[in-house]
Amino acid sequence: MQRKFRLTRSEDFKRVRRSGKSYAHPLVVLIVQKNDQPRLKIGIAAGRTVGTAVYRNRAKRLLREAMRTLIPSIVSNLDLILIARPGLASATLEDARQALLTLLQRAQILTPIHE
RNA sequence: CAGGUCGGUUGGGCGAUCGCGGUCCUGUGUUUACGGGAUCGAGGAAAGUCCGCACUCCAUAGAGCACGGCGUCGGAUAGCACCCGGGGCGGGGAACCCUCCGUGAGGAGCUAACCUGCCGGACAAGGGCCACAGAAACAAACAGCCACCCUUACCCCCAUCCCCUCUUCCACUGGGAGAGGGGCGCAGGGGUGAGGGGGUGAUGGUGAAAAGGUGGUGUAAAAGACCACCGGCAUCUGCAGUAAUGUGGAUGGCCAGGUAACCCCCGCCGGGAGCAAGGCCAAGCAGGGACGAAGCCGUCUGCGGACGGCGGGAGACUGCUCGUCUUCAUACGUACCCUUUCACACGGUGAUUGGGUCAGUCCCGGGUAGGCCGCACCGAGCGGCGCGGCAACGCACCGCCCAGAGAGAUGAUCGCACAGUGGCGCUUUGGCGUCAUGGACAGAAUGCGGCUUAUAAACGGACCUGAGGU
RNA sequence: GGUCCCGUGGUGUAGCGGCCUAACAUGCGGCCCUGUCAAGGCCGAGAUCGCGGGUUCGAAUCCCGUCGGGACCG
Repeated sequence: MQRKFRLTRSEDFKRVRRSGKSYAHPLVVLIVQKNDQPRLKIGIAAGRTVGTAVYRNRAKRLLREAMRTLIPSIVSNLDLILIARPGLASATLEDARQALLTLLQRAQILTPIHE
């Protein structure tokens, strides 16, 4: 997942987390917020409850890799935040992809072709 | 060969596909953006933050106080408390041998290499504390022992005196002398006890610790009071060593507890904060400053106003004028802000004095967020090799430029070999085959040095002990 | 990046280097009380003082290291 899809500004994180709509899964939490600009921005977070730095990094890598293949099938003009949960560090890539897929379907932000 | 100890290196390999980040070159494109190529892309601990620096800002005449840290010697270093090499005192440390215990299996001790803790001052700066036990916890007292002196009590001996008996003499109711026995018992002598003065210094025991230990001399009783040996200390001194120190010699007196990881004293070191340090920047805001006006006419009108012209204010363009352009305009009040004085129903109200503000333009201008730099590095740099040194480390030569940062890039899948683990089969018990499983601890964020902690496995060394062979 | 605090029965806390073989409350178990429960009374169990070293005659306490948890500042 390239940097241009990344949500970076601290201000944006606060805005999305405050007023976005969240969907939970045992492995990951998704927060969705509409954006004015016609592009997709995704932020990824892993708190201290996930584990040490090694496990936090692994969780974020899994989320990025799983999200990379899903980006073309997501509606634009959205800001997303993915928050890792403790079980994610020991999960496989396929687990993460399935978790994201169910969350995106529940949030109904997949493009109609992929529905 | 067996056992033990120590430190070193690596810390998963190769290939394919998909994917991520930095730098450089480059293509399309007005920028954003979309590509292509090359190259680089976590660690020995990146961790903990226990120390020491670099660097930056702030503060700063000099010195001191307070506070904190350190404290054997020498070395290394930019610097360091934990680095290197030594010294002293302790603790640990396998097997064999040896010693002890045990009927025995065995256990304990001794011990090599080695590991490890501590290191100024408690013999004079001072204070505090040392539970329980004990007479007493540091300075004397109490109990105890004792020649001597004083007082006193008792016992023994006993002069003299008194009584009785016997012998003998005389001048004979008596007297003298002598012997024996008994009684009171002074002075005196001896002994015992008590009290006081004085001497003595650690015993029986207590305790972690009680004023060196053993043996003797000595004494009223004792004690290093004296002697011999041993142990420690101080002073002087020989030798070895840079030194700490070691090892001898002489002399001296036993000066008299522990605790400074209690306060403290001595010596040395330390100004404070930290890359979110700190520097720069576009725009905007808070704030500050300068200049600062004036309306008139026409058209439309839903009568609020809108538009146009002339004139006016501020600014820009310019060296100046002209000119052009941008922009603003009437709200001046019983308004608002500050202020002086006075009154009252006094956190306020009213009156009053003086000053300022009002449209707009221009200039100065923060802090935070944002962007750029710091910051990806020619450096206490990395890798070789050589020399010096026991080593830490230093020097010389050659080669290299080697991650970066931002909400934070190293991942995923597959295959092949390599160890490891487990199952099954074969087997000469060493291994072979096959199938599964499966790769430690852990992720840079300004950089560096040391320390500490976590760590599967592999490789290769050094030293010591024992046994056997040559 | 920096600073600080806390680890003691199941839980929450006390605890001058020696009365610590560790106290209090609550919880737990047993008995009494009551027709029964609660409350109350009596008795009892329950602690390697996070871990490892050291100083000291003696450590929960002092020092060092380490592990875990937490708070704060920019």
